Amino acid sequence: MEKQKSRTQVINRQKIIDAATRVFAKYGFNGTTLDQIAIMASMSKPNLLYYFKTKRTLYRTVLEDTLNQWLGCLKEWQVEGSARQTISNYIDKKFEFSRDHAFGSRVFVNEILEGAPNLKYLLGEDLKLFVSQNILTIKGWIKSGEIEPIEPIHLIFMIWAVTQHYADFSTQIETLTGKTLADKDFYQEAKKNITQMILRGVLK
Amino acid sequence: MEKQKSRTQVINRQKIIDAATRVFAKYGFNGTTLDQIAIMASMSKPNLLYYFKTKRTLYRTVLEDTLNQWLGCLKEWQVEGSARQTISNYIDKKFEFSRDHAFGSRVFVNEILEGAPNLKYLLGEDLKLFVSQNILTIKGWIKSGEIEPIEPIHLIFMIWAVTQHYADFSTQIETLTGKTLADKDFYQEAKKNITQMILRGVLK
DNA sequence: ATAATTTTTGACCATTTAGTCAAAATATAA
DNA sequence: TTATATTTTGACTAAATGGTCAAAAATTAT
Repeated sequence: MEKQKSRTQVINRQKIIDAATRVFAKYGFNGTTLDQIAIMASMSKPNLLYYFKTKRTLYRTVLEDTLNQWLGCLKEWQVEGSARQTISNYIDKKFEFSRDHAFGSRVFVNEILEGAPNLKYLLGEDLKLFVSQNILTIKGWIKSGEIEPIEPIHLIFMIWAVTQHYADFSTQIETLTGKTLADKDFYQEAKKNITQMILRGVLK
Repeated sequence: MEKQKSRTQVINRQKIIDAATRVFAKYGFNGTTLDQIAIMASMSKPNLLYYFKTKRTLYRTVLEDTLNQWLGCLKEWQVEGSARQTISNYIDKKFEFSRDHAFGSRVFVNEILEGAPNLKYLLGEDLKLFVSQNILTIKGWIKSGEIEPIEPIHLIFMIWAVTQHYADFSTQIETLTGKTLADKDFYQEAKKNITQMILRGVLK
């Protein structure tokens, strides 16, 4: 039986999670200090620990929240209409999501780089299921002759790779192009170009 | 005037750099401890500090080494023959490189996630030059009608994104596919599929 | 062999960090 | 208003961490 959370509880927990997401995104679990998070959440460290008993608990919460948001986005994606429409729509959604959840995306990258010690079991279940369903869909398109006979998993990886690249490497992209992710025009152009290349790459 | 380095110096410095690359790749600068590196390099911490005065010095050395290797790989890539040949050859080289230098690649990712505080000036010079040269080459292909009129920078980003994805996310890939980067067949297949999709995506 | 030099390390220090705790401040209920 | 429960924090602790140092061990030169 979970204890009912007061208004303050809900607000402050969220404030902490938001702050923690930003700091963990930059420095990973080991590289992040509770002081950094506390400062970013505008509260004292003991107060932070009043809401989350340990650094690990907080980190796990951040990870789960992030993964759930991501899976939510993926599940929202419905196979509707042609391969062209579906893939185009998926890239679009993933691009928007990566921009709006860039910090979560980076927490995720950090976790993967560390060998995904807190995530392996989650990856192995929900995500695996999602991927195998997608593979079936893509195989269907290949059979019906809608797209080229590529190995589906690599199409999926390619889409993930590119969309995440724009979220995770924004520093590099900014240095090289002078453009920010917040630059609507640049981001739209990126999305358009990538979508065009991927669609041409697989459609028959 | 640099002091001439003894045989022991050269060997041990390299041993430390190799160990440090692995640990920094996993945990980033802040998340890595000198003890971890010392243990991985099979020596005591004071001994490690005898070769590199501070953690930062060691980290900078690792970063520079990595970046130079990467730039070396990029520069090795010559524009020769058709767009198809050149792009195909580039993807191939980048794939091989990403696999053989996966740890360096991840150190790089960590640095970028932290906002590239030690790297910004380097990125802004060598890499920027390289990119602008490549953009010219690609624009040439567009003018001559060899490839579709895409914005060159996004083609470059796409190639980087995908090749690095296989190096950086190997944990995720292993969980989802059961295949390792070391699995020659799997890697070859990945390379073949990605190359095919990208080439089809841009060639006229 | 022995003197000079380089390499290695145990013991140590100052600082940082995750986490505790009792008490103060604040909000809520009576 | 007063009693009760919740929230907040200053002061603290134990462990970890980057770095020092003097002396020991090993290597090199004479």
